[in-house]
Amino acid sequence: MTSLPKIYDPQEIEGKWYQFWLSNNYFHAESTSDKSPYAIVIPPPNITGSLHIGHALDNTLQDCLIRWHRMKGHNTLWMPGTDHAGIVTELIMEQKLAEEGTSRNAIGREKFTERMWQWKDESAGYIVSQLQQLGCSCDWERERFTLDAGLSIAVRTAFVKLYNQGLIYRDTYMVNWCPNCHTAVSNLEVEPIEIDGNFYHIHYPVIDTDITLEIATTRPETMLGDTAVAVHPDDERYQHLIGKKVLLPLCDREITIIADEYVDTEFGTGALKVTPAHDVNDYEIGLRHDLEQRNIFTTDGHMNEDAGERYTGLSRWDCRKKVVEDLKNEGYLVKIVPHRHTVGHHDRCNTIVEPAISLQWFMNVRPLAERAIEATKKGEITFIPERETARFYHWMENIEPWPISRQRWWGHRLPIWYCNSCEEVTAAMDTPKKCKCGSTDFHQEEDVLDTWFSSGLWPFSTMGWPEETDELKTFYPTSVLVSGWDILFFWVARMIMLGLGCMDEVPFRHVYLHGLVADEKGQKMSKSKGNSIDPLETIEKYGTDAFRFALANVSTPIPYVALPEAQIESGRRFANKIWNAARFILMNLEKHPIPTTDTDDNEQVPLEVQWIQSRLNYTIKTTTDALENFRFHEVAHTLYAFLWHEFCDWYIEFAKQRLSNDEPKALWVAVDVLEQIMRLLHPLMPFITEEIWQQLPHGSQRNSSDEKASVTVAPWPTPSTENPTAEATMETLMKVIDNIRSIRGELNVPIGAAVDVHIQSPNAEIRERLETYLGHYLPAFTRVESITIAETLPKPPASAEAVIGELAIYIPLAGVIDLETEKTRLTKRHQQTVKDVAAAQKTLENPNFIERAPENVVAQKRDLLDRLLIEQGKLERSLSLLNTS
RNA sequence: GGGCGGGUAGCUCAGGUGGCUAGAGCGACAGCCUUACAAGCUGUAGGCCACAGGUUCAAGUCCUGUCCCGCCUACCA
Repeated sequence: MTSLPKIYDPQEIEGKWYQFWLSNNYFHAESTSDKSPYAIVIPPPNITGSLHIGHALDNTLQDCLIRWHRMKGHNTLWMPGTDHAGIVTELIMEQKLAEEGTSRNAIGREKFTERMWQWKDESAGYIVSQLQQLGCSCDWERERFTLDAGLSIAVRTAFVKLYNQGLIYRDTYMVNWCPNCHTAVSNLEVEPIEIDGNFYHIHYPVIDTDITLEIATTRPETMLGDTAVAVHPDDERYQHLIGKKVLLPLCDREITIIADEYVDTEFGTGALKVTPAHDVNDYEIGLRHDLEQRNIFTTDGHMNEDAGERYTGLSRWDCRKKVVEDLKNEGYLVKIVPHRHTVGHHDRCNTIVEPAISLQWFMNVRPLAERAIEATKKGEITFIPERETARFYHWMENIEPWPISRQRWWGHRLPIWYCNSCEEVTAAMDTPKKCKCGSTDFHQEEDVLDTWFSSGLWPFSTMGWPEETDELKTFYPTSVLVSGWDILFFWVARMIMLGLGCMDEVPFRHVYLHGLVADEKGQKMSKSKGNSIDPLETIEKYGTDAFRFALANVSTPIPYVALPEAQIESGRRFANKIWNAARFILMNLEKHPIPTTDTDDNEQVPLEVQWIQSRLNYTIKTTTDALENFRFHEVAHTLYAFLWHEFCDWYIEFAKQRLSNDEPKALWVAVDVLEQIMRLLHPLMPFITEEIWQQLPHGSQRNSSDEKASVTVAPWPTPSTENPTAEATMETLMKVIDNIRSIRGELNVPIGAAVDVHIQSPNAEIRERLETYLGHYLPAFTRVESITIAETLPKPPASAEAVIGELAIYIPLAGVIDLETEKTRLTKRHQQTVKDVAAAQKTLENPNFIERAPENVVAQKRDLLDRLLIEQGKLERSLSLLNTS
């Protein structure tokens, strides 16, 4: 007897098989191959620590696609790696340093970078081990890191190329400044968050008059940097004041009242204080009117000397308090009105960003964005789900210059050199030898590039670009990119633009954007909310396959998918079900081994075998189709339903009966079907399928030795023809069995009691089928004493009845049957039938329906009505019999 | 302010191009340790498909409007 444990224990086998796959090199892709290529580059996880639930989903789906294509015989590459993730990683390191009582400035750039590399080495290894626990079949020999030497060359090459094309330039402009991180950030990195603030109404006295101009602001402290007040040129209230000056309270400065169309007369007081150095709109107004840009902040969000002596050194928030207090004391404050408004926060540290004028490096992405739009319109890239295409276009069409320099240390330093003797700026791969002016003295730009710049090159930098490598020739453009929709702009869009800019070709053919994992309340899971599921804990508790199955199972194409714990439990139960189906088959196989020589195949193939093979074909077709369309939930659902509710619930029960009749062929068919299911399930549940695959017999005539070695490299099943006749016949048989069970259940027939079954049917073919098979099948499902099948049959006294079209089932239950219960049961059935009849009649009585609906639809409806009418008549007769007895 | 997604069983969700009597998982209730599985088996209950119109022979599905929920975007101080 095989000593398979009754309960599937994932811990026992997962590590073993992963090592087995690695040692057989199954995950390795060839640089050149006759096979058609299939490639995915992993969205490189940040080296900030552990994988979260989003990674688990993202990588499960990728692995699913990768394993599927590997089985389809493609030269399959899953390129793994990690991202240096500039600002976040630095922030965490700074925290560590603070705990050690030091800081990045104290230890200096060189030491700091050293520490970062140390951390990277530990962290990347940890991430790899987690991906491996998830079962990810990446080509680990090719693992990359965005700061690798090779990728650094790619970054410099791309930068220099784009610089020489004039797309990268240096400029002074207003950017989002994070006073906490001391760096400029792009618009995407700024999260607008609604906060409860105030509208501060302030009097600005108009010079040489006794009137005052009332302005309203949410940021009173910025008045210290005001260099004008603006009103709308058509605003009758203020027209006469245009050109006059006001005295800026607290500052002892005079500023001019200007007219600008930007001002909204309806909003606030219709008079707008203008702070060109600290507000984007004011900046634009300032340029139009040639206003002074008066900077009053330090880079860390404090007030500088230009804010005035009494405020210098205060934080932004302390200064606001003091300004308001002073305004009040000096009689300038009119009122404070609560006002809810959105304020930009840096998404990495949650600090309120400060619009600031700053000298930065920018990339003019518009030309590349236009190419990206064009390429997408031509169908070179498709987005799944399709709605993402619109989001993509909208963003691309309204794209703004991308500030790419960051005042940080961890990342790619811009390959820009400044001559120390003249003004010359050079972009080059390395330090220039000699400047135009003859000097050999240069210094490199201190800033590093936005992390997303190097991530944007990922699909080709990982394959050795700018070298013309075999990998690039074979795998670029890659097949699909899998990611969450939340980084469509951050990353996906930039990869497309940079791919076009550097490779002249899009980086991937399909973009599959899956949903984000949410809890039961629809809240996105995140560590900070405390509602996240830890992948490793989950794997430990439920097993990887159960977890992966659950993730796929909830992956419907909606923006937020809920992953209740019950789903993962369901996955575990499913794994256990698979395990036990295999266990049953393997245990019985010891008693009935598959003969080495082919047995005589002339005999008739039993109905249940025709049926399960037909259903298997349907399953293969549906699963393949679902995978082709990235419908992972359908993959999961299809396989679950087939294995559990067709194979286990019915076929194995049939097979048990066959076995007890000493007909082992049914078991051997079960082996074949199970083997096919293992293939179909493998992309989703790699471990359990491998474990079972290894235990299943693979007779010499069944598979080649390669395929036998591992399900990882077994061919993906191809569907043959379906068998609708067998399916229809089996359906009738199953209905008969269901109805018998239902009668027994509803009338509380004791489990042990064997019953006589009388079946009456005018259809000779059905009778023949029932006679052939029911005797075989029925005992597998219920205790039965005798089966009588006839064309006409009187209803036995005190019997329960079920009606399936023109077929009737009677079960005599004298002594057991409670007439009232039976009456209730039949009445309920009758009522339902009457309702259905009425609905069908209504449709058929409509002449337009007969006229305009397709023939087959009309025919179907007629059949339905006929069947229902027969059932109704039978039920009515039985009910009247019950009433008179 | 614009745009997108969602509202179907107690809960989480399926229901490509309209057409079998609207489904699944979980949960609930009742009964079973039937020698693969109690992480199991069997049976039962539970739905005005958000609301109001419209198109159509036919609407959960398409159109219009309304109401909720969520999200993405936007320079109203």
